[in-house]
Amino acid sequence: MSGVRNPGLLAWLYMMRVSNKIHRTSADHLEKYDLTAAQFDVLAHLSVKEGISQQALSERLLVTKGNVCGLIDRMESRGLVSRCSHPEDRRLNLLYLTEAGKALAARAVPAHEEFLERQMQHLSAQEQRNLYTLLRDLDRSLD
Amino acid sequence: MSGVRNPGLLAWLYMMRVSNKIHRTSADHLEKYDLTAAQFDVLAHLSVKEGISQQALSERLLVTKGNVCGLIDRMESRGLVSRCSHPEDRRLNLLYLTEAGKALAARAVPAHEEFLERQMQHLSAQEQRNLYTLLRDLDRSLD
DNA sequence: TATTGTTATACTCTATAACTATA
DNA sequence: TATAGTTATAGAGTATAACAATA
Repeated sequence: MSGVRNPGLLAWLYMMRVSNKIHRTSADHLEKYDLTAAQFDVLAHLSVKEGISQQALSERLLVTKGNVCGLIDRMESRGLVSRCSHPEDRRLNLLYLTEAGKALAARAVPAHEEFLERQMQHLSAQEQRNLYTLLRDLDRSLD
Repeated sequence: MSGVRNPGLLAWLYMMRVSNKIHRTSADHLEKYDLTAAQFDVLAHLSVKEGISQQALSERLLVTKGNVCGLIDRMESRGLVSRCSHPEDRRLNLLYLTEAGKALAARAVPAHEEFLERQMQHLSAQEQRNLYTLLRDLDRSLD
């Protein structure tokens, strides 16, 4: 009576299905702002905390510094992000949003966060909290 | 006292973190079998149900038929999968595992499923069941 | 006409590894 | 020596759209 035998595997399979589905609809939604999911993540991170290094950003985004370099290249060439040498350690590039980047973030970040919350609102508020708690605990244990 | 205000958004962010982390370790694990995650999914699907069309597989994997075509090209050239024309509707390619494909599936699928279950076993059995139920319900509501 | 699969194109993301500049 | 960033390379996945064969 305790349910299925391999709930972990099933949880993983459904996690893949849900994240794939939301990824696709997210990509459609972000097209309005001419952003990819990875670029949105950069914008969302920098709008919370500017002035971090590329290395620090790569650790937050869980990708390599080489990828961040290319990502920032594309966003810098579009005038959304700027690199500034750290005054005391010139190996570091500190990342800032330009005015255009801030303006885009002000439009795109709240709108896309609302979009994401709408996807999750098929679950009740209590279910969303339970899901959040389970995934947060799982995330912490995966380090 | 009901907890955070935007549990849906937080649940989504942690779902991304967890699935990214497990994806990366999965990719490492699948290297033993010289498989990518997408190729593993094909193998796992066909080892449960052979003889489906490329179109049907693309719907199960949630990708376009063009992608399935390239994916099957690579797996066919490695001798893992074969295409057979449907006898009554020659537009359809029915997909089958070759003997080599079956042998690889017999090794890789159980091993990788165990690997995935180990990742989830940081949660208790009851938590895994809760997580599975929440994600299954969310998946169904996203159609 | 509609459907299945193929092909061509293009872009993003990803990893790896060698390289430069700086500390 | 060690660290941050850059560059080059390679590969996978994705989408789109035009095309051929078949129904």
